[in-house]
Amino acid sequence: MSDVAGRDPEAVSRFVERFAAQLVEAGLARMPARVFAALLASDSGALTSAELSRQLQVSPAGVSGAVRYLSQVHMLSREREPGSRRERYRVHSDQWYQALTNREAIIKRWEDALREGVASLGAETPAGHRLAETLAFFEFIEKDVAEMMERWQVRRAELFGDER
Amino acid sequence: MSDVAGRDPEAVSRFVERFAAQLVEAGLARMPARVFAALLASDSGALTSAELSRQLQVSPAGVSGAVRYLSQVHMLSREREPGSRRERYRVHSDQWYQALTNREAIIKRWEDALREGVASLGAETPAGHRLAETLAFFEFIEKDVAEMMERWQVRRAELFGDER
DNA sequence: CCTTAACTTCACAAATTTCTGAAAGAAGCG
DNA sequence: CGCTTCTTTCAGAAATTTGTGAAGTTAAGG
Repeated sequence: MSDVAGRDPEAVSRFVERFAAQLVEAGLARMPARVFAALLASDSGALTSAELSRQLQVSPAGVSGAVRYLSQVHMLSREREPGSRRERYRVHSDQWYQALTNREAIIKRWEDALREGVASLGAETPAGHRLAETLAFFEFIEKDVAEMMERWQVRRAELFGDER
Repeated sequence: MSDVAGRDPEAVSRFVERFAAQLVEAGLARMPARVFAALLASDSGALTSAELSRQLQVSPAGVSGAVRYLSQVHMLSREREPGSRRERYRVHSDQWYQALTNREAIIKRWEDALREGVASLGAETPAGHRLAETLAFFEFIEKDVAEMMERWQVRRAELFGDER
């Protein structure tokens, strides 16, 4: 036990469900959204499968699936507690900001599809032009987002001190 | 007729389905994704309900639903052809770049949920700190994305000339 | 006004997704 | 090694989402 003591479980749950609902609206599946929100709202920033299962009223199987997905998209990392078969799932702020903006893999595939479209519809056609411009937009975004994240690191240090 | 003549419908369809698949993966519903992709790939940048229905092999009802959604999230605009009950649906590049980045409404609601979380979990708790930092991140993003779009306008003019 | 073309709404069938319980699979510990 | 604890996998039930046909609405054009 670690996290729950001394906190109002009602308040936690209210936040978790509300924030998860927003994530769902943005396209994340429900269970991963709830798991992620629960981690964000935990004091330690890490919870075990059992804790998640109890807090969210969900079967261990459900947690397992959600966690698998979230770690695939780098929104959490798994850690093994030394000398125990319990696993903890943790959010690293850095990591998840990256994941959020770092749609890099996705953007890359969009770009591929667009390049192919330009080629097959003809670069000189009106549609080809539109696709080419969209492609240029993505290429621009890709670069600029990376720079934005660097600016954020600076800003964060300003706001919260350099408590890396 | 306008768009299809002289183009390889196969090639168009291939692009539409591939690009739509990427949009789906990013969280858009299937039908809106296909409609949107078809518009992007059209020479005129605008299609009627009937054209979409035929090209995508989908009932008018399906098109109607997709179009309603897309116009709600500002990814297309509707225009009435003067003196006809036909309606055309159009992508404006500007508009859709905005829509893509302008998750503004979404971000705002995230921020609301986070602010509430900070308040109810306590700004001095570890969880409260984490939420506060996440909130700061979103506030930063929100501002910086707006600036990024301005930079894109400049870049676009460079690349394509000022063919507003 | 009446007809007809174009789009929308709605109830429902079909397909898909989500979550569970049960069983199997790892890994610490004696 | 075997026991125990924790996690994962998997088949299927339940819930949700998606797209359709049919009926309804709106507005142009006679």
